[in-house]
Amino acid sequence: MKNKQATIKDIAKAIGVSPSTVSRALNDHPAISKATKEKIKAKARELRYEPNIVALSLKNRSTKTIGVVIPELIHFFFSSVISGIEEVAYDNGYTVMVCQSNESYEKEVKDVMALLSHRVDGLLISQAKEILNNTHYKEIQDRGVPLVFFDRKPVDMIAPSIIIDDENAAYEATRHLIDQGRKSILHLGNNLNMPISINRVDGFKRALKDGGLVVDESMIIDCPSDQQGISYDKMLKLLEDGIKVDGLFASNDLLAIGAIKALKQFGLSIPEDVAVVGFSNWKFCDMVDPPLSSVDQPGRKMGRVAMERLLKMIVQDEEKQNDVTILDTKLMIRKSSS
Amino acid sequence: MKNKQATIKDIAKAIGVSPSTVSRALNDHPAISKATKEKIKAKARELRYEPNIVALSLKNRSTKTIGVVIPELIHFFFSSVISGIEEVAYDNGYTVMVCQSNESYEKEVKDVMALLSHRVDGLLISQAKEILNNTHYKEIQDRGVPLVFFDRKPVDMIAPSIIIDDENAAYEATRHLIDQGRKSILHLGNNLNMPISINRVDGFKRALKDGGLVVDESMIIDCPSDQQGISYDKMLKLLEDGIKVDGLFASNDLLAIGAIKALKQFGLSIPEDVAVVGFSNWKFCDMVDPPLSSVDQPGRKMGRVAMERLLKMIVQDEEKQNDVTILDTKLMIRKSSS
DNA sequence: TTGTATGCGTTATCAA
DNA sequence: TTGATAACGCATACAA
Repeated sequence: MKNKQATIKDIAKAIGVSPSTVSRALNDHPAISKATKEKIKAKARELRYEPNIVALSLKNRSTKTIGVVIPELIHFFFSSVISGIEEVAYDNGYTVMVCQSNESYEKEVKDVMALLSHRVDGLLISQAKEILNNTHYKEIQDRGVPLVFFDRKPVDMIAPSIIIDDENAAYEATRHLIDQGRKSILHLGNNLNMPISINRVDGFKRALKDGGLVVDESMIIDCPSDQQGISYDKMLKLLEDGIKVDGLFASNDLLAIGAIKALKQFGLSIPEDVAVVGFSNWKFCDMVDPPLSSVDQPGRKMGRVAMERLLKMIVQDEEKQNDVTILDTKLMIRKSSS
Repeated sequence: MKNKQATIKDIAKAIGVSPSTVSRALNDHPAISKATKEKIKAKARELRYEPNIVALSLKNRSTKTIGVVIPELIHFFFSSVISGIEEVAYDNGYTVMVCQSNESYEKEVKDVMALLSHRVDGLLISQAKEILNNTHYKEIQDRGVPLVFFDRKPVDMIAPSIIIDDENAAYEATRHLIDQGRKSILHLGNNLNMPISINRVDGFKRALKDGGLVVDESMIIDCPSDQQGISYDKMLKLLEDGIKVDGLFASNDLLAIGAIKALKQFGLSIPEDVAVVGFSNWKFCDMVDPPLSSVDQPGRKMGRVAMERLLKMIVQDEEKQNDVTILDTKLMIRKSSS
């Protein structure tokens, strides 16, 4: 089972013409007689010739491939982003190499170096939770490879980024709870040392202040992972400790659902006793009981916009920019909070 | 912002030595003096040299890249599979190119051709729902490129495949419902013209027969898409039409959850009035209310095994095989059915 | 209108 | 121990 992919030479030999003629014919070069062009194209079809992109890449110094590094693919949000990226990439003749950092700094660095070795034409990165430094990002830029961040961006890098306004999204979600008359609002955050988490906490606090409520740090809980019902456990513990709560803003939908389970188990009803808002608007939000209010995070769009921004950098060969594109979120109000 | 990636020539020039010497030094060739080797390696680090995999690929006729074609990335199951693939690929020095067919035959063909052009060392494919013919698969094999199918495999192709026993999984799920005393069991299938769906229907029917129940074709409902609460609508319609049902086996978790919503809305309780089992065991299964019984489908493992099988084909350069690896599913029994 | 030579970055082969 | 050369597949400047 050896590799038998036809090359331009095979066609040339088969017809008795030079490889360059074949190349020109296949690329519809004007200075080629119709007769030979036809003959060559026919033979190409016959031999099922497909251009070798590896050779083309070497010649053109462009692989028509872009590299993506994301924390974890199995998160609905990130797989939506990838879908968006792939869509735009495909429409523009690019293919996508996906790597997962698994939230590890070390893996992220290795992924970046591997993608650079593969000579991707550009990189799209969403930073891992574990952040040590930015040297690998600088490395990308030093090599003149276009780089765009999405969703999670490092604080001190000059590079375009596509994000949502986490502070504002959290503000609106919290504000909504306050508007429902809630006064003891809990926030379940996901890894509070991440910039986006910090922004969400900030928005949460600002809403409380604007609503005339006191900020109580003990009402801000860190759920470092969103696996295995951690929010369920934490919520249950809080309830057993006698916490008073009538509103809950969770940093992602899974955390919200875990907490709701604990609340119900404790005999509380949603939304009567506790109004709940999640984050990401997974598609099961309107299928759970009660349907979960959530901040819609436009994953697919983020992917599309990020890829488009990257393409612009690739074709325009522009100088380092620091523009930030902020995508709209939308609070989807469902029964869990109204 | 031009591409400034150092090459072997840059190092050679900087030190005043030939490119081949640099190549040998970097590859720890024995016949190279320690002195020059050190000098070259130092300079390589200084210039942040990274081998150009494109050039290597052309030379070695191997890209160390494998192509994956899946129906849709945003499905939890498929993103799990990709994770597994990526894991094994990474451990073996491979990178992964992911394409989505979006369940379209035409797109699948284009993806395959694009990946062949990229000269991937092998392909992992899960077939789109829309199936017209197998010529593009044959094409892959004709070119001598290793090919492995996972989850969804075409019926008449000689190629290794990694699948689950859909018939048996459905049998067990249905059998479990029967064991709970259920007698009017509904099956919500997802695209009943797909081979895996047919297998699940077969398992469903076999369980009914084994349990002494009559197979009623009107109790087998096709939900061609799992988006937008289609199962909710269909279930509601059935209930309004006065269907009698005390058990439900759904072909995926989202269908199950949509149906549960309709059942509840109709005043029925789960599992008292209707016992429900889903398929895939998404991580929110034990977070919904009531926790949803489901057939656990080992996505990550499927990805790992498929990639391992493909690697074996790549390195061993073996003849066309037709082996089938069947991964174990496990019925996760939760409150929704017991 | 077509052929020849060259180079993209790397390594294997042969020569020195 | 090191250097020159050729080759991987393709496109293109230059020659014919």
